Amino acid sequence: MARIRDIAERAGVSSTTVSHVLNGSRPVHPDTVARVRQAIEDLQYTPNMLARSLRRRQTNTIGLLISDIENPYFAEIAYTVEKVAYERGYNLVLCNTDESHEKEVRYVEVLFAKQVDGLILAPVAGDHSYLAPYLARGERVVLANRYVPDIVAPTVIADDEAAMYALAKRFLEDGHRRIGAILGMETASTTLERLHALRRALAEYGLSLDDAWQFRGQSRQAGGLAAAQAFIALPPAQRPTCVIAFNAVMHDGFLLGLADLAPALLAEVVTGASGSSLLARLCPSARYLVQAPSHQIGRVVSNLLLDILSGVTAWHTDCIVVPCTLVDLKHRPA
Amino acid sequence: MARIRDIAERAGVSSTTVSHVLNGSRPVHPDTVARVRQAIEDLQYTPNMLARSLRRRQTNTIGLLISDIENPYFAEIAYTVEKVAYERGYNLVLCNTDESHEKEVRYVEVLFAKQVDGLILAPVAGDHSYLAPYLARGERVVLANRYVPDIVAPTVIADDEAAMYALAKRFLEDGHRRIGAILGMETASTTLERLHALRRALAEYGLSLDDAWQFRGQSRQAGGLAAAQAFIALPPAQRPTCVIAFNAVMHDGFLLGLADLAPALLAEVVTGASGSSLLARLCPSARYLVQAPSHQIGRVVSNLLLDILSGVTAWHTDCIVVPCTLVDLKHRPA
DNA sequence: ATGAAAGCGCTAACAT
DNA sequence: ATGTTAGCGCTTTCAT
Repeated sequence: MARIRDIAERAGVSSTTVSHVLNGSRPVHPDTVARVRQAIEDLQYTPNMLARSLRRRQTNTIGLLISDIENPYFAEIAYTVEKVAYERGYNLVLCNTDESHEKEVRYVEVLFAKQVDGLILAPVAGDHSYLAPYLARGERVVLANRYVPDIVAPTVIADDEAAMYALAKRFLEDGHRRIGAILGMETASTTLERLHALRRALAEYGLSLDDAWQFRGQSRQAGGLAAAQAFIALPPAQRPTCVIAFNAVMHDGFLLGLADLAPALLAEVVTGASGSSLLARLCPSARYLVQAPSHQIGRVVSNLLLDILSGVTAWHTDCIVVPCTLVDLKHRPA
Repeated sequence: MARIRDIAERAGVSSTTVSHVLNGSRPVHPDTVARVRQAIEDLQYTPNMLARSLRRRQTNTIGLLISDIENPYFAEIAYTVEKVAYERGYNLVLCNTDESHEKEVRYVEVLFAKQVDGLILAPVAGDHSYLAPYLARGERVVLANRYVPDIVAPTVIADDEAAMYALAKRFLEDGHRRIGAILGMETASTTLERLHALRRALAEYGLSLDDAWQFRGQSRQAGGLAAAQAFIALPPAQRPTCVIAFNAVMHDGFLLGLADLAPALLAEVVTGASGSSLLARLCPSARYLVQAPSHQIGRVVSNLLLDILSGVTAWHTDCIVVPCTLVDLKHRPA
């Protein structure tokens, strides 16, 4: 592989000049430029970005940590982040944390060891104080998707609270009085907020959330399946008339479980969920969808990080909230 | 940020020794090791992988180029590749080529400039001779998903040909004689192979593929929508009784279009498609699915690359073919 | 068991 | 307009 020095020799100039031609970082005589370009052409020179990054202390690479790229919600975030990064001259290291705290910690360490310029982190549930030393030494981390109380970094989240409130309100207006809920991980801020919103809406109607109507489990399809079993196990007269799933994957699992174990109930129970529209389409019987603004979150969070890196935006610890959309799936074309 | 030299000073040894402690690359006196570890602890030392990589000429980073991470098929490949990479100590740079040849070329250049150890490339349609110089200078590239005739590199693809043949055969056995096809990009090897398979199956029944039953368009949802319009525009008596979409995204578009423009036809026309099972679930009326082995492809292709990088496997130019599965969606539980 | 020193390929003061 | 030189932080021969 040709080095800058090889180009310099061939063009009869110093490495400095070649470097400046490469970067346009100072005026160079046109004839010299031509000779250097020719040499670059001849030797098929490609700059070694590793050396450049070591020297410049900048890699033009950012990390993205999400729990599961197979979840359309995260795939949509990753798509947008990659797109913005590309447009702004950055590369993206993709890290699947798999909802494992250990993996997240390990990845953050590796990424900063590799000198990424910054990180977009959709945090898993659990303690995040391990991030403090990184922030203290000036590393750039922006949080997405979940608010983390034990750390101060800029955050971009969806307005789950408002959306869940609107969904519960809608069910109440539709005449439902027995609202069930499929909860995700109870340590996640999103779960708690949604639960709070649900209770708030119920309270306005003088109702409270029945314990038997709270289905708890993992935030995965299996959690939804378990909820379906618990639902069916209830005496018919005591079942909720509608069910809200706190995420679309569990919602999918719930309806799959119902279809499998008690298909007749599918037509009876009305459901709503939060997630990407692709996932909602998997569930033809779903009535409402709280559409998560995945693309907006991806766009906002990546621009935020890159703006901070470029100095356009000062470091801050604001929490940016992007609204969700409550979609009535039965009032849309096809 | 603490450097190796800082550790060396604090521990009263040379940088050499610290390096060897870090890498276990030669015996070091236990007491010395202890002092070094203590210093590392005290100073919160993290190695600079950039410097290490520059020196070792190895980054433990690979690139993955796919056309669209939002397509569940590619998301599944990315998931597996990332998982394998993580387990084997590599990081993954995710690149969305967006089916743009220009973007692909640009990405390959950037990735090798950043000194990735190797590349997994799901090539877009078009000429790939631009890869030759990279291969000539010893860069590692493995191809996924599509066979590229104009380049010699190890390749992992699905057995589309056989799967499409089996699907066509099944339709014929089911009694269908008028089979329509929704084609993707006609320059892609996958499209041509599938077309060939379809013709082969038809020929066995003394049939040929009617021109009016070939719907051509982009390999996206819009292509499927266009196919739906063309389908409806045919005189009812001249419509195919079943339709094969060459990928699941077009298949989805086709059924969406039908549902929108002529819902009654949905029940009439039988469809089959190739793609991920998630996408198939979007189309409840679909009959057959050629399930693409995305996870296997991801696993095989990433292990292949990493085996080549580690010297376990010698460089070769074999084409590894992974079988698809023909799934009868009506004979499965729920 | 340990260290000195060269160098990976590039950039950027500081000259001239 | 161009060149000299000193690193960026690490690894690794070659010595001792």
